[in-house]
Amino acid sequence: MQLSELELIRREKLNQLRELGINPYPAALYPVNHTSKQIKQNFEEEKKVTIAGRLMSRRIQGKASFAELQDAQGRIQVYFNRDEICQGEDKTLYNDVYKKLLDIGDFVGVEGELFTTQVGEKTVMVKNFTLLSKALKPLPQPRVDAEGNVHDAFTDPEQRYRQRYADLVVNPHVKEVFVKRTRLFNAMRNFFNERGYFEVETPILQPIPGGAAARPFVTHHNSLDIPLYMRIANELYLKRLIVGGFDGVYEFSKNFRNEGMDRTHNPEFTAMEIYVSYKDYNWMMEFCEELLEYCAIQVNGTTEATFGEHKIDFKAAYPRITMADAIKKYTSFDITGKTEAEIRKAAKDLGVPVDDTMGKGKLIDEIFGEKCEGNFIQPTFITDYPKEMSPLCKEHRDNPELTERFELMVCGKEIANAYSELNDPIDQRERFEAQLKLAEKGDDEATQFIDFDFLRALEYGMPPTSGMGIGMDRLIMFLTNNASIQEVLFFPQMRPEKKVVQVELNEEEKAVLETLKKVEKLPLEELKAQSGLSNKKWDKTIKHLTANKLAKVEKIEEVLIVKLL
RNA sequence: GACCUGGUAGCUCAGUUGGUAGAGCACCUCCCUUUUAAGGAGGUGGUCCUGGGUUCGAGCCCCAGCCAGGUCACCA
Repeated sequence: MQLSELELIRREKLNQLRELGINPYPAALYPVNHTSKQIKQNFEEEKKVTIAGRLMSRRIQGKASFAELQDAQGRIQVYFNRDEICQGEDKTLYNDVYKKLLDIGDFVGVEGELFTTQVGEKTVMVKNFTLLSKALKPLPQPRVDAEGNVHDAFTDPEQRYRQRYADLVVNPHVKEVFVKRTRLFNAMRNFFNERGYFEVETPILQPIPGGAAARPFVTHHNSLDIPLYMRIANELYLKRLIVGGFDGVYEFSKNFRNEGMDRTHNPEFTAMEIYVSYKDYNWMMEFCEELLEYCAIQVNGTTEATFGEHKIDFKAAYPRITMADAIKKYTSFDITGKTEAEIRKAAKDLGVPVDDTMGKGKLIDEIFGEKCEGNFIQPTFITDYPKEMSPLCKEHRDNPELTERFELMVCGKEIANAYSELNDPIDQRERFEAQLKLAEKGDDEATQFIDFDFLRALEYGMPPTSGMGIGMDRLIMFLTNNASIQEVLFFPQMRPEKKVVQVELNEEEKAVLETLKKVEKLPLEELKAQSGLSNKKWDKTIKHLTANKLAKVEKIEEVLIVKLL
């Protein structure tokens, strides 16, 4: 491993600490009794505290020094004074251990007393300190000036995502995003539990990947000798539990889809799905807006949120508009009662790209996606989707061409999708078969498996049920004003880092070295000529050899000589 | 998948027809006992993403590749 100068210095400090009898990685519990936040909130002069954290900045002024300690709650200033720490003659603990052998990033425990400095900063006067863990790699060190400008911010997304641990240490606003993320999950869980709904777990490895149209990841189970798929949705399993007699079940589901990655798609993402018996999609709309209003308040303290240029408000109730009305509003075209040919012509006239394989439902969806979707900034329910796009959804009670389905749009993106669930087993079987036919024809969006076990479950009878799925990553993006899903995942998927290339000699370098070995030293021009290499190649070769201390170039009386080392 | 932009010190970034690689911070050595982007003096530190090519000479120009970000396409 190639170490930088800074890393070598820190390793040397490690040795010096051990020579002084200080274990840089002690095992013992450290009796922390305050956090930085508690100190600031309940500040009392001369109160004794024991705290621990990372050393994040230092201002050394001879025999005294101010530093900042960062713990999970924030930062607190600590004051190291030589004669406070070293009461006797031996000043090693301050002069050497603190000033020379500690570094930014080290974990330190501090026992001290609170006081306020002349400039009014709440500070811990260090009486004793303990090195708890030495950091061997230097952290980036962003700093904030008096005007609040951040200098040397650690901003490169690649480095931040690959080394999220460093990102979290030095970028407090990043940590805040994840605190809010967990608050959102807790809020939602709380909302459901208070209403008596039951959190469950269902299989992630599935013999049939169902509940959505998406390409799955495949793996293989050795003992069973069968392929298993990582789940793309948990819908079919949750409905089996409704069949089994639960009133309401929900699950936060890690789903996996083997598709493209961009700033709104990660191969694994988190959805929440909930199913409640004896309800319909109208009930679910009210439930959804109450839920989101509650969650927004729990996360941000307000129903309002900023997303890019948009101000959005999650306060219930949200407008509802049917898909047909939405299309009429934004295109002046009324799809009601129109034939497939008429709709295709309308789409072409509107400049929406279509082809002949598209059915009526798909055409409507294309028009909506192209012309309407982006217009819904404030939370809005779009209802009553065409039947052929929704194979798991119950037919609309008033119109057999539609389904009882809604999606919630925010800032032009879908964040929730809900149905009055299809519970007619014969209808469900026919819809699966229709999907299978589409798949056989080559429609890669159609589901290519029939889950017969799910149909068997429906045949035992499923009560009328409404279900809803929420994209948790999307939702937290809106609540924290992040345009990229990577900013709301601790560890977004990245291409593997390139392996560090081993220092090895290539053929040219070996040849030059062989030539040199015979004669020990040779004028550079002569060696270059013998090598027969191009200028650039020669340059690279000789530099590589000298850099690895295999050869040396010396200038003797205006002539460059290459010597073997 | 296509196109655009970027990759230089631990971090943030400069880098002029193509002519000895720079700054601030960090780091190291010294001075400094209530500072706060502490200050002062001196110093160290580089695979200029990788591999080819053009050239007397490439961080810079050309080709190929890798990685990232963005736009679009595809996809929930």
